[in-house]
Amino acid sequence: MLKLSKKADYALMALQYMAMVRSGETSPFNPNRIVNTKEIAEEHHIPLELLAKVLQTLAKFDMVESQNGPKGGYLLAREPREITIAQVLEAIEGPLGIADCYHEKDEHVSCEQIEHCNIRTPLLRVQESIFHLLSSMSIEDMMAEPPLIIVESRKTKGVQL
Amino acid sequence: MLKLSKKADYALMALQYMAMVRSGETSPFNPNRIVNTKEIAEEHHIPLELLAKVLQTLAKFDMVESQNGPKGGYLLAREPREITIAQVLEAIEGPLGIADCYHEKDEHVSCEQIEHCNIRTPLLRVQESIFHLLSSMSIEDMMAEPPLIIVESRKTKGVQL
DNA sequence: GTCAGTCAAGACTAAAATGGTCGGAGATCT
DNA sequence: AGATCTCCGACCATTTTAGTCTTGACTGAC
Repeated sequence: MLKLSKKADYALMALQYMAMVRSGETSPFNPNRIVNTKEIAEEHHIPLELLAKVLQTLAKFDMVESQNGPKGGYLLAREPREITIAQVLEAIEGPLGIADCYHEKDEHVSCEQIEHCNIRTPLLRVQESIFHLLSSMSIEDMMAEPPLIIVESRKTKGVQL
Repeated sequence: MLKLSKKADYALMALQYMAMVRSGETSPFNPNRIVNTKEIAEEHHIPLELLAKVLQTLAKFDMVESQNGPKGGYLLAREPREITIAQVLEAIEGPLGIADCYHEKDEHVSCEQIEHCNIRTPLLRVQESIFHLLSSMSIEDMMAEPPLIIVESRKTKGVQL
């Protein structure tokens, strides 16, 4: 429940990676270098073609800029600070809302329950809180995190260092 | 995105309704009366059989008590205040987490990306916030809400009164 | 100009989650 | 005991998601 889709995961990973590269964190002598789909896919062990589709979507939403040809690839289109998690999720998965009835395009498909729906108002508050939370975090907030190492000793479960 | 499943919706509606009935809000002379699946389904215009399954699950998680036979039905098993939204969602949809890797049962199915996963820690913070939010709201908080009426005038979209 | 490497776009398949259905087991009342 | 009303749990259909494959267009280097 509440689980992010794989595509959303991949989008966040890719953006975070591009932000790190851009900052010079990964290759100090070459900030702002362009990265291509293959590099990101291999780095994170995710299927190339799927990631490609995700990056395409991000490009369509002006979060990254694409460059064709050899030595081509993608580049962040904005400051990491200006790309919120909420924006990314909406780009990948469409408008986010806890229930459909909060963002109906056409008014005629409204759910049958609506007039007896007793949970609409309280859930709306929940949704607003979550949306606010996701809007307050950006790609920048995902950088410079100490990587979480998992120690796989014999029979202990993953231990967080 | 972040959308609740129908089953989760139905569960919350049913619990809220049962809480209202129990409080005497709907039938002042008969608080604590037992309600059956059919009544809830008709009241909210939701498919009977599906709701039945949802209530079944809630019974398994000790949120409602079931009673068989004629005049049977369901009853809240706890105070509305003691049933949090988080508990309901977890009962219906399994443990909630933004990504799978936060609640692995067996350590061997861990995702391939884990050792290069750069978004794990920040997302964990997001997840904790959401979980806290959902844990802080109970069925009681969903009662006594002024129902949200939708006015369907000719060409205006739904207007909130 | 050719060629290799890159993004763009779509159709297609496979697998999983979700929504919805059915026949039967248990309890109550007459 | 029988009829009836209820919950229970296995079952099927549909939708969504994840992933693959193919084709095409653009760019830069040789």
